[in-house]
Amino acid sequence: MDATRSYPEPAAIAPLLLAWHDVHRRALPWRALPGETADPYRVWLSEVMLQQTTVAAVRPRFEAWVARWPDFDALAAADEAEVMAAWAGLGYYARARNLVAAAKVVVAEHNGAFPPDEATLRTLPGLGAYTAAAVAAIAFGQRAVVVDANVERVVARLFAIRDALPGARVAIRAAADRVTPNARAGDFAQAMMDLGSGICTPKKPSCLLCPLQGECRAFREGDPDRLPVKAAKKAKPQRHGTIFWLERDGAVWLVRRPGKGLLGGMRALPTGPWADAPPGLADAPVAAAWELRNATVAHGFTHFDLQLALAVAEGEGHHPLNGEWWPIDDLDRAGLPTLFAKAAAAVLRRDG
DNA sequence: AATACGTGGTC
DNA sequence: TGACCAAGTAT
Repeated sequence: MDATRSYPEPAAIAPLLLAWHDVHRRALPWRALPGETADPYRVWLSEVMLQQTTVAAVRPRFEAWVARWPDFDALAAADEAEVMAAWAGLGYYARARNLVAAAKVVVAEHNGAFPPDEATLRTLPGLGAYTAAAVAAIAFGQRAVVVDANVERVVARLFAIRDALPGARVAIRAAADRVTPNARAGDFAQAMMDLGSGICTPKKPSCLLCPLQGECRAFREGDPDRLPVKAAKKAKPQRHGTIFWLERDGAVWLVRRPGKGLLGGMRALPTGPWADAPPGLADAPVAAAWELRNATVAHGFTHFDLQLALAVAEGEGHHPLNGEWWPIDDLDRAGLPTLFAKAAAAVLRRDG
């Protein structure tokens, strides 16, 4: 250790990281080859898909999506119900709604191409601080301070920022700004994220393989795995509901959820509002000879856990006001969110 | 600022 | 095996 200088030395970070990136960069479907220009549409789509979602989950969905809607024009003209069905299982469904909305703005107001500056990108629906910066850097080579959870972790360790998140975000962002280079902005952003996901991991970071080890203050202080400090989590409440499975001639009645809120805009099985206690057959969508199954389905959301009862009835003579009869053999194509797919699978297994 | 918003992978 | 966590955004 050299006591005559500060750790880390901000100007030293980018050269070390970019040299590492040139050797260890991951090949991913949305990334340009070295020296080639990334397609802004693909960069944007991948960034949105990757919000709070793992690379492993995104990879096959990304390929299918670009095969179906390869550019802004195609997505702006897409059938919204098909788009929502294509997103089923990825979660945070506002992302899919905002993708279409943003594509329409791009076509209508930006001549069918992304504006190349961070500030204008930030005005598009679904592009927040992170995504606008990431697209500006990766697709357009603009210097932008790209801060996601990986960068937060890397920077918190590099500078030994010990304040807890989310309060530490101001200091982390300022530190990230100080290490961000003017050149190769996109490579730098992706290198930080690759480092965070592969080396500077939340648990058991591989400091011996890290190109920034010699600059890392938390490594010097011996506890990189303790950073960043996070606020304690709140307990999740337990809620209850009933799924209503109305069947007729090999088809099941599906509805579409309201455009906003939980699972907004998605096809679904009918259900009443979630309650603090099992609601039983209250809130049934139609009067029918409902039978409550013994089995229940458990599903965890980000902010509450849900326990679902299953009610089944024959749909002869019933014509619910909204929705559609969907062939049970073809249920995989309905684009049901995971919660409803689990419930459907339980009903079809004849659990209980 | 705090909360709503999903899901699947990992250990 | 139940936490923990992930390339966040909107309000």
